[in-house]
Amino acid sequence: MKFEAVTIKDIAKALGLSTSTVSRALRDSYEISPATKKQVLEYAEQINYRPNPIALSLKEKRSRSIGVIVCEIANSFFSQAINGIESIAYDKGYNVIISQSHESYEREVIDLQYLASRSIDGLLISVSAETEDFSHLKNLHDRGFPIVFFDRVAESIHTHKVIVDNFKGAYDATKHLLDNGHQHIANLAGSPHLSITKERLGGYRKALEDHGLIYQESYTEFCLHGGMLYEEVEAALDRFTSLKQIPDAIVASADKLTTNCLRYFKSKGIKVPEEVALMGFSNLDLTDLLSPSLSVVKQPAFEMGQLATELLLQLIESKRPITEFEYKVLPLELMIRESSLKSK
Amino acid sequence: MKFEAVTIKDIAKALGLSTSTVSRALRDSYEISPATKKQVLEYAEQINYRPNPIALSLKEKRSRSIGVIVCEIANSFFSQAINGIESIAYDKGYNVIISQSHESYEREVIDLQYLASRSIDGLLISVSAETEDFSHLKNLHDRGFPIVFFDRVAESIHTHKVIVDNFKGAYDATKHLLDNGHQHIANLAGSPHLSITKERLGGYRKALEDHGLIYQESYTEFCLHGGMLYEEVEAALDRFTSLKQIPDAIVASADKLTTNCLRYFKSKGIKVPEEVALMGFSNLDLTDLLSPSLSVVKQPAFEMGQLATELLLQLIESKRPITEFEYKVLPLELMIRESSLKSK
DNA sequence: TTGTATGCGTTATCAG
DNA sequence: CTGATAACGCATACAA
Repeated sequence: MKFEAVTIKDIAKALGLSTSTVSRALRDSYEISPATKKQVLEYAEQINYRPNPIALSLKEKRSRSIGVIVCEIANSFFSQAINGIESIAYDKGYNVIISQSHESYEREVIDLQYLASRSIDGLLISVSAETEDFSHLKNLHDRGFPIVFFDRVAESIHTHKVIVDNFKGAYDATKHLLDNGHQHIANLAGSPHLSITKERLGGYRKALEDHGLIYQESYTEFCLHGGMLYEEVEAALDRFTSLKQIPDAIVASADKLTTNCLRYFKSKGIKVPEEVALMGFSNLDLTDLLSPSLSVVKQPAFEMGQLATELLLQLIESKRPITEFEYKVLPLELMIRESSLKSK
Repeated sequence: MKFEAVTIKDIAKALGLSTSTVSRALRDSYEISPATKKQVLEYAEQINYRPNPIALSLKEKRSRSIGVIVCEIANSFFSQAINGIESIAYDKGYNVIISQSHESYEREVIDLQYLASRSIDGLLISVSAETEDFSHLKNLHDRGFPIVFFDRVAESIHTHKVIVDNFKGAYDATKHLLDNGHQHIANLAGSPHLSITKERLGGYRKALEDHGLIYQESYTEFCLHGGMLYEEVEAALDRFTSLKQIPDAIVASADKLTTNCLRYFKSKGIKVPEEVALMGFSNLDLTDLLSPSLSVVKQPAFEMGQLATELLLQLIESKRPITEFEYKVLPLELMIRESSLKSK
């Protein structure tokens, strides 16, 4: 037995009507007699008729679904963002199709092709850590395809963007460490290609300079995979600990960097925050369990997802071309926990 | 400027050919002259032609996409499972559409309707904690719609199912605690409606009985939301600690139950494992950080996702009806860490 | 108030 | 080798 769906034709045949009459009755058109309407509606209900969304898509040249490309869904920040995306999309009757780039440029391009060949009406994307060349997105955008960036953006593409105030987040985190007397603060950074990495690096650097310290390159280590691989974090921290002046504090500027940093210190028997202070970006709701005294910078992931989706749907459904693109910068939350710093 | 895609018609017009010729040339049909073929292919490449998957879907009566319904994607087990699902789907050229039930029966029914109205070719589902009535799934299945259950299954529906050996997992976890001298082992259980809860409860009970202990109802507490709400875990543990004989060990039978259990003990200042031993089901790759001495039961989430997807695609693509349904039971891994138990 | 014809993009079936 | 036509399910302009 094969799954066969009921169509308007089936209803028309059964009731001795034309398909157009049935179609109109189902859409509650004013030009159909109440009697016919009732008859059609009841029969449709009875045989559990559902309109075929694919046929509708073909006709209306829209699929009522949006694509999402993120690096990983098994990442608390992105899964929270996706929750936000879904909440809005669901309300407005849109489907969400999620693709993962796994931080690979090549995979991102493939995902994009896959999605963009007209089965989606618009795209939400947070680019992969590897992506330096944005022409795949630029092409699409130039042809009028609605794209909204969130979190990791392509500066060169002129469209809606939603980010958090990465500069301020890193600035505040660094300042917090400085205010507590740390003088040798290292920056464990993500992929150097990413907008967020540059912004966070900027905030870190500015905080140092505002405090009268000079920025040293050897105190910043980049992780090309954003900390996804423990090995890259390990290598970076090994380099920090081999410096003449070992850092007494670290700013870890991404979720995985923070947790892998903790893992490193645990494996080396280095106590946080007694021996080294740590402030990390993290959206895990477990940070208090991980290390009760760990302070973190928390991103409004859910809200970012919601906002980005609202902007995208606006783009999709707007009749007139949009001339002004939003560049929303959301504030992020510094969650300071007591005793997160070694006592001086 | 509105996004307008190129179609076969555009190619045909530009080249002075018929659409059928173009279509055949693109599909590399043997009945097209090499010259025409070359011309079409080159032009298609040049204007970046992509076939419209929606038109194909309408024609072929299949969307090449599968639906997935899980409670939450912001849950390590499910996000790992989805990774497994995607890896297979991607290989076979299928799209994955994910919906979340948020553990709500009502939402599950809505999601299902939304997905099933012929925009997906098959469904992978892990039912919500609230779901007791499976008629929404049964109806669909009876009409020949391909469904595969994973993790949380509906026993009453005869189709492929992929689960882990929950009975053995709970048995082994309980036995481990017993072998280490614990006599008063409580069971922090998930929703009583779920298959996994019943299976795990069975394993827990059997281990006690094999060890000559009797199962006591007061030592098992159910959490209707599977531990998603801290309050329910708190209430359950409050009840345990108010018993005459306070448990000296706990088996937590789900991810969120385990972490919320740890959170409870931390807030109460109760030391794990010194004051109370804990063994939990958990797929977090951070459990070693959460509590270095915490032993956990780890589920092969990725593999479950893969296997379930393979079975589903087989179901979708099989020409003949399948008479024998697989009921795969995967082994799970007990990750014992030293000093995870209080010394006797 | 209802029916007929057309088109959305594609492929399969028939003709030439 | 290539072209015209029908069909997938639906909505709608046009007829009646």
